[in-house]
Amino acid sequence: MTTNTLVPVFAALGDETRWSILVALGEGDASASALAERLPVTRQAIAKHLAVLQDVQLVESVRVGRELRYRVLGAQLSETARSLDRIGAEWERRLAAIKRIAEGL
Amino acid sequence: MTTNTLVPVFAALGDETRWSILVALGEGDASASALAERLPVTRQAIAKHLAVLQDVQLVESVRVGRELRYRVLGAQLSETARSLDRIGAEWERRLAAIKRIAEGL
DNA sequence: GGTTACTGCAACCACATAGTTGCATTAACC
DNA sequence: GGTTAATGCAACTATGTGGTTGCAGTAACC
Repeated sequence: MTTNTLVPVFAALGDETRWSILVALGEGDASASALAERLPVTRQAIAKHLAVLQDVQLVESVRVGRELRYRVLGAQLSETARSLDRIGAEWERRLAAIKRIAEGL
Repeated sequence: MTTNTLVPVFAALGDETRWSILVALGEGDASASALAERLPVTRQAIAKHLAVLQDVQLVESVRVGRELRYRVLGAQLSETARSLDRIGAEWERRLAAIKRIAEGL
């Protein structure tokens, strides 16, 4: 994953309400209306958040009867985690090299 | 790491300019003024971004002469990546269970 | 087939924040 | 010790966005 596809994912994850939606979905698929019943925001606000989450493939939607259920996708998280880990490891390596030089070894 | 400390880190990572700062710092420590010379924003804008990054421990600052140099910290990224991976794995497990049930096994 | 429950769209508000300019301050360096 | 190059602080602007209300549309259910 390149960092241009990465940044929108982080932006999506950088909001408390969206996390509460993700956590709620983690306990089971739900529609925007159903989510609105247990979260302290309106259905429309939730619908917007779900659109953001769907744009970056953190959730997917499935029609069930007359409702549109959302499902959380762990795969995107895992991939993002891998990218982060790679970058972090690189920077840590560089930092370690600097420290070694600073200590005159 | 709990998700309340996690969200601000994602918010910090969800901005293109901050990423360009992080990437620039990845090539070597630099001051806000030095970064301003090679990025298309003012020093003050960069200073604000650095404050945000420092708040969530993605960078640290070191005084060198009269300048304040910033250094990127991979450790925070690695830790964040681990948290993400744990959560993603859980959700994937749940999804797999649902699929198994759906397939009637 | 009529009701009703759900989704979709649009306009609007308030606040956060990315960005700017301008000036004050401070402390290296010669 | 004076100059100068760095950081720090403050005010301001503009845009993005999280949130709301209200209404229109649509399709499932009885």
